[in-house]
Amino acid sequence: MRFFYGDDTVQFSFRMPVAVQILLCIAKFGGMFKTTSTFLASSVNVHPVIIRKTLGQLRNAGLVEVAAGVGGAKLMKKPQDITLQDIFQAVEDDEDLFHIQDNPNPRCPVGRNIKLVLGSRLSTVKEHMLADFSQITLEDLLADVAKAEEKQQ
Amino acid sequence: MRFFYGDDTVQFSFRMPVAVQILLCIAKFGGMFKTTSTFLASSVNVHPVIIRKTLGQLRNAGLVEVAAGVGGAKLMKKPQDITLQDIFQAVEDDEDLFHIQDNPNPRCPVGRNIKLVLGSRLSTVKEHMLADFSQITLEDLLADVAKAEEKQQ
DNA sequence: TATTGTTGTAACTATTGACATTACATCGAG
DNA sequence: CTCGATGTAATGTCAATAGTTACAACAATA
Repeated sequence: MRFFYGDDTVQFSFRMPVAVQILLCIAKFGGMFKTTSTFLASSVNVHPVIIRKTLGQLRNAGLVEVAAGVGGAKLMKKPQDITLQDIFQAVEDDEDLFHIQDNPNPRCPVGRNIKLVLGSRLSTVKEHMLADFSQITLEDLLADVAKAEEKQQ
Repeated sequence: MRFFYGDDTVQFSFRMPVAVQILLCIAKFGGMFKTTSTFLASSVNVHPVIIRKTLGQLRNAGLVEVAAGVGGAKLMKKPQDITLQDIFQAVEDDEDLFHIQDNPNPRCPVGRNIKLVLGSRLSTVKEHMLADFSQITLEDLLADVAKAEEKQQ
């Protein structure tokens, strides 16, 4: 039994940013280099095994293809056809956004219904968030990166 | 250094549902009972100390008043004037919704800019979420609970 | 004023989960 | 068959969570 209370905020979706960076690197460097887990790990600055695991999730979602023996990953869709929603759902278990206490007092009218009432409201909020995600494509992010690069020269 | 990768989803905002339940109980039972931390704890089914801590955050945000010696909490605003956004911001540190890796490779064009690019996109999504929250009031939730109660009789 | 029940916090512990790393079987091209 | 790469399991470390105990401060009231 857990109640998830504490002094620090716990954020959700810790893997999505890593997955985004992986996909951006494949899109940007796929032609120039062999995008192995070691190569990708050096951009994200994490252990290659973490890249492989995330890459496995992206592969299961049909976003990338990974060459088993020879190494290297490539996109299975065009950057404009990969959205943040695709990536989010690839790496996040599809659970509720918020964790509502599991065993409130069933004899309390509030406790008895909190999960139903709040859960329904919050799932609407989550749907909106996913809709936002679906409007952002990998191509958009590639363009953002290119624009940021220009300014740095 | 943490990279937040793993097999389970980590959700954010674990305290908000508890805070919501506390406020609902105060609103609903404030007239009938003395809403002490022990009373509230029996609805949420957590340790009274957890209630007191959350109650302290709600008090700091000006949402409730807690009687120090005598015990019991009461709302400082009308239920229609308390939104989920108020509650969210009372109990959550105002950090980014997503945790983007802290030290990507600065020599990689993607790594160098991922935080800027993705962070800006995601903060927009968070703003939308907060806007959603601001449309949901404690009164709405009280009505939802009352409606759920009816069906149970 | 002493009692009583409550709040506000500060410890402290147990436990969970995240992340890094190692290890190794498997794979595919040369 | 060799070599470099992937896939995945196992393990260790560490931070954060949640629960609990403890106790001082507080306000009503007997």
